[in-house]
Amino acid sequence: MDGQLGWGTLDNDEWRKGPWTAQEDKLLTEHVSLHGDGKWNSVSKLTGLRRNGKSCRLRWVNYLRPDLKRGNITPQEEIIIQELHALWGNRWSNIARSLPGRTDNEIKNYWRTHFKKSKPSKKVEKARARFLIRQRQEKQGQEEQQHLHQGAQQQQADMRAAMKRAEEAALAEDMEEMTYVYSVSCMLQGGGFSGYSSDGSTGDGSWGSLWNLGDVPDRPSAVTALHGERR
DNA sequence: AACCTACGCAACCGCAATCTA
DNA sequence: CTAGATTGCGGTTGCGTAGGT
Repeated sequence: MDGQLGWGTLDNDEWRKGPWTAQEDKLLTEHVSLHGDGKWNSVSKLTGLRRNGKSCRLRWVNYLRPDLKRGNITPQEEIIIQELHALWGNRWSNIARSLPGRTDNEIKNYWRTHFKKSKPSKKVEKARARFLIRQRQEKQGQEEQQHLHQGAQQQQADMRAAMKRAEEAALAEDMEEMTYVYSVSCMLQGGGFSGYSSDGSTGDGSWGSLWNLGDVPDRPSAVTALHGERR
């Protein structure tokens, strides 16, 4: 990777490379708290940190950011990763935007270690199967707890309303993108997810249920996730 | 106990997109 | 408008470590 440079050394431009020290982390964190993120190339000038802008940005985004979620990828997050990867392919930054607290690097690494070996068709089928199993389990749980069921219905209604608002905003913003989103939505409602709404749990077959899986944090809407900027 | 292998993670690189003078 | 600088993204690599033999 670094050729003969190895880790923790200086390259020809006198930039430090390799693992970050606690001291460097502290300098970068202080810099960002004072000046905000961005302007990464000015970090070395202002802090004396011998790291180039790219290295600083990467360290902040992937490790130092305060809103990062530590710990293992949850089964819910795993499902979302699989579904979104089936839709978008290796658009890691897009997928990461749909998983608050997770970085594109983290998701990329997770994908490589967990799913890379399986064939695409199999992995999508697997994701669907798990999703449907979970749907069924959730429905059973809801039948046992009627009051919770009502709450979930309300939540889904809220989600649909939020999605509608987001759709309208997105439409005004970017018609082309919305066409794409709509086609994806149709795909999922139709052949793509044959059992998606078969039990009536999501009457409109929307993305709402996907974001309703337990501890998945609130999202503005699934459309927001789908509407992530494309390069 | 020593060695091997696979996995998880952090960090680098090259390239493309975007910004700015 | 354009060229150079900066930022962001995806692919890849290397290290540390846990688990198996």
